[in-house]
Parts: sequence; C-alpha cells; structure tokens
Amino acid sequence: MALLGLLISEGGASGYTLAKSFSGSIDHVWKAGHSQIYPELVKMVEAGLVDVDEEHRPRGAKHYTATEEGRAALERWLLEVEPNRTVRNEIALRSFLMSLLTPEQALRLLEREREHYRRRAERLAELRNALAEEPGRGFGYFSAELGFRISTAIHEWAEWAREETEKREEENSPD
Amino acid sequence: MALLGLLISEGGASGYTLAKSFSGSIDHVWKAGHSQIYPELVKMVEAGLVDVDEEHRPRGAKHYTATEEGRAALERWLLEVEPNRTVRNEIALRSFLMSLLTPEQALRLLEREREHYRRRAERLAELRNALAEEPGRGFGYFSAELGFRISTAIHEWAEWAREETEKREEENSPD
DNA sequence: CTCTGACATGTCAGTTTTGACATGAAAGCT
DNA sequence: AGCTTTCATGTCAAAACTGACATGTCAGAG
Repeated sequence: MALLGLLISEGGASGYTLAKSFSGSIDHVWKAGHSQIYPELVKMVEAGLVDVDEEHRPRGAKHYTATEEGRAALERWLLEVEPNRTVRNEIALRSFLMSLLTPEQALRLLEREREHYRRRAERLAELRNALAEEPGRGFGYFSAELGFRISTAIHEWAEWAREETEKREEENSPD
Repeated sequence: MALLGLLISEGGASGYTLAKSFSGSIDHVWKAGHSQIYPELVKMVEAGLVDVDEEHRPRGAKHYTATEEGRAALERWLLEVEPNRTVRNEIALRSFLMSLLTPEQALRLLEREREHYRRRAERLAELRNALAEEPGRGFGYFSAELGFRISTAIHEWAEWAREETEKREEENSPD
C-alpha cells in the first residue's frame, strides 16, 4: 500500500524512481528496497491495480501508473481496513531493555539516541517547512509534521531520561 | 533480543508467560506472537543463551532462564551493535497517504486516530505512574514514559491536523 | 575511446513474521 | 459429571523482508 500510494502521488513512475522516492519520503515510516519493489510491482500489475508501459523507453525502463481499481483499493484500505497499530522501533525497544544496564552504560546509549533524534527532528522540520510553502500541493506535509513531532518527543524523552538517570546515580553514590 | 531481554527482566518464565508479558509491555515497540516465541526459545537454548527446566511442572510448562552467556549477548547487542533505525509505523504511513484523500475522508481518519492515541496515552500514563511508585525496581518505567510521550505526540498531531484540515476546507468553500 | 557513475531491472537464498490449525491439562462453575 | 475458560505448547504454509549477487544501458569526463 505504501508503494501503491507513492505511485499514485507521483502520478506514474518507474520502479527505479519509486525506489529513490521511497527513501527520502516514506522511508521514515516504512522501508522497502528495490528487491522488494520490483516483484511487488509485477504482482500489482497481475492484480490489475497498476498498468505498465514497457515501450520505447531508454535503458529498458518501465513506466507504471495506477489504475482506477488501484486507486479504489488504496482508498478502501485507508478508510475501511482497521489499521495495524503495531509499531516496530528498535530504538524504543532498546529503551525498554536499557533498564538491564548499569546507569553508566545506559547514559552512553541515551546520549547517542538523543543526538540522533535531535538531528532527525531538525531535518524533518526543514522538510515540513519546505512542503508547507508549496501552495496548491495538498496536505502532504502532515506526514513530515508527524515525523517531526515523534522525533522531538523521543529527543525530549532521551534528555529527560538522562537527567533522571544522573539524579539517581548521585543519590546512590553520595561521595 | 526483545524476548531475551524480557526473559532477563522477568528473571525466568515460561513461554506462555513471556507471550502474555510481551503484549502489555514491549508490545508497543515490537510484537511477537506465541508462534514466534516458542521456536525462538528453542533456538536460544540451542545457542546456549537460555536454560530450560522441563521437570515437574503443572500442565507440561517449561521454565526458561537466561544464562550468563545470554546476559552477555544482550549487553553486547545493546552497547556494541549499531541500532537499526528503520521504523515501521502504519499510522504514520497512513498519514502520508492521507494526502490522497478528500478533506472529509481525511477528517474521519484523523478523528479515529486522535481518539485511539488519547486512550493509549492515558493508559500509558497510568502504567508509568504505577511503575514509578515501586522504589527499588530499576528504571523500567522509562519505557512507559517513552510510550506515553510518543502517544501524546501522535494525539496532538491528529488534533492539529484536524484543525488544519478544517481551516482549509472553510477557505476553499466559503458559502 | 575508455572509464566511471548514475540509471535501470531483476533473482535468489535465507530469515522473519503472520494467522490458522492442532492438542491437551488443570481450574472453576453449575 | 459436564462445560467453559485459562493455561500451556506446539506446527505449518504463506507472506514479507533482507542482503547479496547479477546484468545491462547511457551520459559525461578525461
């Protein structure tokens, strides 16, 4: 569905273009490499969700476009299929397991993540601002805003967790 | 690693208990059903990360405990292995694809998510508060706090997005 | 004219994940 | 004694995903 949606929002593209576009837009929420994208496009053509044009294109490129059926399928999925709210986030997982480390070790981890999410939030803020500028262009920047807010939340959490850990350490070892 | 960490933090458990425990604690960041947990425990026993005691237990239950090697492996993973920062988040994905819907359709989706994450944030706040009470018990509540912060961020985003969408709709159809 | 890099498409083996199917033991209720 | 629920463990086929391998085109630089 990520791929189909991307194809629709691009208004037609090649697998290669889609792969490029995947990293850089929805990459932050769902990843797919070209080895997943190419077979998936074939399947979608077979399912009638997507049309392909293989003719007269440089370097044997194929041009894909969504069919009406494909658009309808995506719409149905968005509106009628109950979302799977399971999230897979290794950083958050590590934050859970962090409680098994010593405070010193935990602080190292926290520092690394804090920095990472600070940068990520920064980048997403820029992206959101750029997208918000485009006047006619729908509300695609909602996605960037969400990414920004989640990254900021994680960054602030890491900061809070660091302070909390330092506080505890002082309490436990009052030299 | 999620499973191993959970086992360590429980200080030994059965596959069944681990499955229960999985949903309700790390569930929010990484999911695994029993059909994944049972084979994985067998593999970890083979790898020497975990010990099993099958004797004299009611209903044929098996009791698993982490070995020193298992603890060391988890610690190494946390401290030395570069985290995979790929995130899979269907809600965020849908927020990206939302831009392909009409404002009315988008509003329906947003309302649903807003409500869902409001509830989730509430539940996690309670969990965090409960965990924070336990005095000796490490800093396992860090995880609940992170979940709470992320859920809150999504909830607030949904609220913001709804307002933003309504604003636009009014601009475009000034009856 | 060669070489490098971006364009472009695939395959494949191995791992992970999902959802359905399957089985049985113990506890509690009526 | 029969019934239901919770405890408890598994298997299996199908789908999704990853990383490595493999191939070829075209444009621009030197």
